[in-house]
Amino acid sequence: MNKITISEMPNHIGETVKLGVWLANKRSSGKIAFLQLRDGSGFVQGVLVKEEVGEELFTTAKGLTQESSMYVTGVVKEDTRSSFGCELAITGIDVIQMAQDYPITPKEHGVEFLMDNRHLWLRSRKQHAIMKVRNEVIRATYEFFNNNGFVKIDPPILTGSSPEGTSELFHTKYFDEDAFLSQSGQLHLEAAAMALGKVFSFGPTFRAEKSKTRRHLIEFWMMEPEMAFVEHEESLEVQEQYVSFIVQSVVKNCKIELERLGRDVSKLEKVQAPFPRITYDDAIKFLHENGFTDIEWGDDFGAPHETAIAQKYDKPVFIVNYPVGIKPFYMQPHPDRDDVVLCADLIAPEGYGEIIGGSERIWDYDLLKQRIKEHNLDEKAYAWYLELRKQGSVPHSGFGIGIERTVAWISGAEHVRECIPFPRLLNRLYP
RNA sequence: UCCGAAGUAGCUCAGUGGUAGAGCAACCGGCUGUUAACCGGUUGGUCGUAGGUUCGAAUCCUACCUUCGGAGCCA
Repeated sequence: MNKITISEMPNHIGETVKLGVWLANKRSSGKIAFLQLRDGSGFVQGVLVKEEVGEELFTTAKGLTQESSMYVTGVVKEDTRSSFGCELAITGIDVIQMAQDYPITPKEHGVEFLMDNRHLWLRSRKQHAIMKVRNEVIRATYEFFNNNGFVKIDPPILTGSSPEGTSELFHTKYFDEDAFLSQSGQLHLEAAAMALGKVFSFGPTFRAEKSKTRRHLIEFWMMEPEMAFVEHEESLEVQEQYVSFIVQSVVKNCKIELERLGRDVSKLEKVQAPFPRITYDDAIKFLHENGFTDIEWGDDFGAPHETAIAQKYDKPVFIVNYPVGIKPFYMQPHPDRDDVVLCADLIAPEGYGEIIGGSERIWDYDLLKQRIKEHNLDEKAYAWYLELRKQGSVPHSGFGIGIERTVAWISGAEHVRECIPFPRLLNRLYP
């Protein structure tokens, strides 16, 4: 007998098969029982009619508790009454373990309770779908960069200095030295780009900020490309092509998941390069024309400002050339004016906020040295970074994309905490 | 850190000074190609913690704890 997964069932119509499953839910009566089964690859309904399967098996089925594990055997039947297209006419059940008092019932629950039970919550249909979307974003990311001549580089997670001095870092000991958990691999990636041309990283990032919003995690995953001989505008083109690629990959490969999430796919289908660009100057002008009096040239945008700008478009929008004063030390000044830098934030539609931050990097030794001084950074810690500008320095650009924010946008999730398997939040390190 | 909201059964909530409630879950029974199934019954409580007011407090007051939403900061 074939041991298969639920996702393989449509290819085995009419066959007798064996599946390892959990019981997601059940409905039963004196005559017929419906078992909602899941195995990780999908969800399917198993059916037992008492007259056909006999008293003993029927009683076993009725006695199963939510999330009990078992091997089931049965005949795969095409059935249009099931949204999956087929069902399993069960002929045998071999219980592995009976679950007891599974806490997450089919009714509604609060966030705190669900987060305390995150290790079980992941089994639910919605969470399962979001994790599949996340996986597709990651898979498509590797495909895109591998197809475009990038080399995957893993920057260190334990570091001795910070790329952006302002943000708070997680502190730890490194034997007798101080060390910090990485909040960006960018500086090391710049070194790698000088060795390998085009590189990208994909890994965890840590921010000890006391942020408490639906867009923030303490530990999150970031993907950071860094490209030698690539100038700002060229970097924007890579960004829009990459984002279009991952969104269309999800649309193509996660149809069942997007439907289960109730996502409006037509909005995702519109996400095709090129994306609109608006300068910081024009964005400020636009905000002033639309009644925002709480922001002036030189201020950074708040969440309401970003949302207002994003609402003008049905695609993600680049806001380019921010004032030098609100951006990190390493960004290349605009060639025609010294008050703005060659950078861009990519704002996702539908109020999901900033998903990418990127820039062209300063490649001139003297200017970078001056900026390090201006920002009161420890010149010793940045000596190796500065030396890159002495040993065959070239124009180069890069960006960073927050995976959970991207997944939240694509899947339509309310909160980034549902877009990572085990979120680390303010006051949450369990489970 | 600041602003706002909330803590009552395993879960989701109602109860604004006078005997602690409902739905779901669990358990028992009934019934149906069911699909957050439905119907009847049973079990289930230190009302976040500490103190105060009162004949009497889940309810009013004070402090603290925890959580949620938002702001700032960022991806």
